[in-house]
Amino acid sequence: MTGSQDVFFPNIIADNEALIAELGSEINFLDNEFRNIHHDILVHDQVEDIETKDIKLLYQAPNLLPILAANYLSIEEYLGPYNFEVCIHPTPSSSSWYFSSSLNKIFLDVKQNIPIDFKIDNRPDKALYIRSTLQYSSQNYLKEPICRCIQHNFRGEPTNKDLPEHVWNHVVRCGNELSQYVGDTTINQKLSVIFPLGMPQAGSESVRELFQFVCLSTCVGIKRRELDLIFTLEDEEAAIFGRKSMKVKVCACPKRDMEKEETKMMKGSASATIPKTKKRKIGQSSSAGKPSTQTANEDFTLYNLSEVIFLRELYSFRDGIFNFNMQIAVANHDLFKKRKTFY
Amino acid sequence: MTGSQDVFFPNIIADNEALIAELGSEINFLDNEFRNIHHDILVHDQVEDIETKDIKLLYQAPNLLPILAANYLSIEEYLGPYNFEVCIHPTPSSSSWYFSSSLNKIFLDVKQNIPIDFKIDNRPDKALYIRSTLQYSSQNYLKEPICRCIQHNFRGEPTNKDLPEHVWNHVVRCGNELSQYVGDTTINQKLSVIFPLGMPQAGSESVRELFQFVCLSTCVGIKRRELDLIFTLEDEEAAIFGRKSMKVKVCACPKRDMEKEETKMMKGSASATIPKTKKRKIGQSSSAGKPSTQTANEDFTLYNLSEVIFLRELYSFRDGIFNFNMQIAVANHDLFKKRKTFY
DNA sequence: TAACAAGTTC
DNA sequence: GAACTTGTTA
Ligand SMILES: [Zn+2]
Ligand SMILES: [Zn+2]
Repeated sequence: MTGSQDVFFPNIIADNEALIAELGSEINFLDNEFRNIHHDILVHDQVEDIETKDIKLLYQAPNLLPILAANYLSIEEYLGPYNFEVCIHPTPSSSSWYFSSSLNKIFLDVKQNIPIDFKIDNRPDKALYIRSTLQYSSQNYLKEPICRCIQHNFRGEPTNKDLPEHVWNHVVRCGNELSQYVGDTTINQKLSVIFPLGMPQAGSESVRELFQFVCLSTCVGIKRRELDLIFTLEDEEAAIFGRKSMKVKVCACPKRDMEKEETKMMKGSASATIPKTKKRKIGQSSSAGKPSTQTANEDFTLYNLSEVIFLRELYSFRDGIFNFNMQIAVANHDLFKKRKTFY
Repeated sequence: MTGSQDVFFPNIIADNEALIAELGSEINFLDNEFRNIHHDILVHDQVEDIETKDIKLLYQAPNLLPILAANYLSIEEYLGPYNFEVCIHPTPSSSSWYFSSSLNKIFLDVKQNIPIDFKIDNRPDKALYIRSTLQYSSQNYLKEPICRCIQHNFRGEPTNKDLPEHVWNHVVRCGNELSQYVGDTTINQKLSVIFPLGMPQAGSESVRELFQFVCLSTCVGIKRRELDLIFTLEDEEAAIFGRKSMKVKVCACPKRDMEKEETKMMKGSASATIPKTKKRKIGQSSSAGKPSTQTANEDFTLYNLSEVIFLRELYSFRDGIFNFNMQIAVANHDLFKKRKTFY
């Protein structure tokens, strides 16, 4: 269960042609046409190791699922009534993902399967869902939807092969077959992927799902900005019953970059003017360096950190899942004034 | 005359609406629409230091100018009957371009004005033009047209502001007001910019033109591949009367990169198994390190190197100057199989 | 201009 | 995985 790349994902509601037809404006048409033309003149010979298949799924009315419309998401830990826990599987020796508990940050390779475990206690009768959303860490970009960069956002992109267009724009993908990709960046909604929380398999306490991140943190869309990955446990009304977040960096050398960041933080705090005595148990920081042998239970405790806050955030609904993929928000910030690569 | 950034360029035949209308297919329409939509949802606040203005020029029938359709261009030096010479102005102390004579390579900053001097003797009565074309150095990509990357190839791109769409796709721009941007990548033609060779100003032997390169060598289009910049002296029939080429790298730190490449070449040749005694006058290699004080004449001698070859290459003509900008040729090569950034 | 950051190559 | 390349930051 390391990082097997043979999972087909993401899997999409395939029956959304009707929806698209409804919403299908000229923009939709042009978008389609453009992509097709673009694709026709592209030569794509790079076969990705990710197999994406056109899996037909039962149709789930989008309004039965919570859809995000809030301006920004809390990143506060919230165990909630069901003791919601998220666990990153301990990193094997050589891996495409590394979690640093001292940084509360996951470093991962682009386009690779990342297994993440979810666990709740006292499961209620009603269906629960887990939403995964990316959000910029900086206050400056908090409200800016995160979507895929323009280079990765067209039909010819191998990772978009056989996928509905509304998925192309999503940076985070989930391998769960019932995943729905929601959010419309044209009306400033954030994108997120939602899947129903299944039952753990026999003998297991948690449910494992595979995730992929299909843009680098350095891509033209994200532009090296820091990211938070936020998992929320929700019901069909989009009420939130749990939350867990961590920082994310999607990069080419996750191990190197994690070690570098940890070293930097360690040094920075050690040589700081005021020796902050905060939560810096740097000794056991990276669960990566040496393949950890701690049990899954021990791993879970990593996340039972913060105080319990009970804020019921009720998101407004939206009944369309199609979104026009081409939006790119270029941040109005000095940071990007000097850059040569981004616009 | 260092690298003044206040030149308006490129200047374009503004009267090409008729042409575009003729050629304007659905593709054209979609292309336009897409770009506009794209632009509308983009927020562009990055004001470039390049001022591009909508300068109206007299219309020149495209078929009066030579248009490239050959598969690939020779990079052989050719002085020709008019003793065609090209001179890179000696680099000032701190500059955005550096020419290495030992490498025959110019290192330059993106989106900066690069002055290049052109000189001929025995000027004939007929009009002469200079064509500037980029071509991949590697045999593997020799026939692949070089165009701008997808990130830089849309209306919202600041460098495309107020410019006709057929120019967006060009990596090389010329400040000459009579410049024409030709070539259609959809039919596998290379892009080039052509300007009529003017008369030297009083007291000068050469004509100076400013050039800009508006994609980095590392952009998603060029993908770090080595480039040749080829200047050809041509008449209205596209017959070639002179040629000069040099390697080009468009990068963020031209000085650093030049010095690094020169050092590398020096070491490589010094420690090589067979100490090649080729043309490696490394002592005076970089005209950059210390601001050279050699005269313009001395500079010209740099380029009078190779044997004279008299190959009259007559290119076929094309009468349209509009091209659909969206073509990107992704090279079918192992080199790109492992990369994370490019498709 | 030097040090850093992060994708690529070997 | 180390070394290199190359855009970014200070
Ligand atoms: Zn991307
Ligand atoms: Zn570019």
